[in-house]
Amino acid sequence: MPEGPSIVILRELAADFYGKKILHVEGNSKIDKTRLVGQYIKSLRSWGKHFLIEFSGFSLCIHLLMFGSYRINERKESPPRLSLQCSDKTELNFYACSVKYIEGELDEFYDWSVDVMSDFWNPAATRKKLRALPEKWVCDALLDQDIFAGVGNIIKNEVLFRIHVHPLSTLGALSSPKLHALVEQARTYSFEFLEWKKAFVLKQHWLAHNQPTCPRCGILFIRAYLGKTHRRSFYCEHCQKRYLSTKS
DNA sequence: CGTTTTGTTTCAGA
DNA sequence: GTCTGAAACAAAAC
Repeated sequence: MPEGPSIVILRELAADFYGKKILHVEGNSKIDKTRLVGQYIKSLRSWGKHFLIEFSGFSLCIHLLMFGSYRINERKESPPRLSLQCSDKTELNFYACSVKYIEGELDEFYDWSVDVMSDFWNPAATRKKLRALPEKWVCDALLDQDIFAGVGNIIKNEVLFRIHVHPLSTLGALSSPKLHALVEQARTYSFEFLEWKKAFVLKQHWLAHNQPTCPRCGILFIRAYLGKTHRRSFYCEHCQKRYLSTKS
């Protein structure tokens, strides 16, 4: 479930827990669970792939990693990492995820302008960060959570295909319009991902990710583990141009 | 049924 | 210090 739009769906599904009191806590997480008992949920938020449950003076940060899952008012067979049980038999259950406390105010801890799904997302600041890293590969930049919080491997592959850019292009070699398109599509595609995911039609809209051939020219996609991140990339050698700076 | 992977942290070693 | 790569985690889809 893990890219940013999927966490937005979780946040929306869990919105009813706003204001609820935690009555009982279970789970195999090593965090201090007694601390949560009696606390009221002040807000349910997200930043990139982080799902945040805010209490008075501290918050829970839940990251589903690669294989994490959740159930709301239902349980899986496997033991929960964390189960937050409220009144009227409502509960939030999380499995195979990372659970941490964040001390203090979330607004102090997070820069919301980095989150591609946020109302406070800031494309100009994003472009400025990209311009400061001319040697960075574009495939790594998209996966960098300090630049594009919430973007994951699927969004990476789809955005690069849409803007016709090879994953091993360097940021410094991209023209201003290409850099604009990169930043703009990171957000636009993420919101389309959100709508398609909600409608259970996400996979059928993939043009590059997990696809055998380029829908634009018909040749086989190259499939390789690229960048410092060594994440799976699908790209078309014909349609996606590799931009490299001329000085090297 | 074995392989693969929507992700991140940690740690050893250079 | 700082960078890199591998391991660890863990589960369902294909």
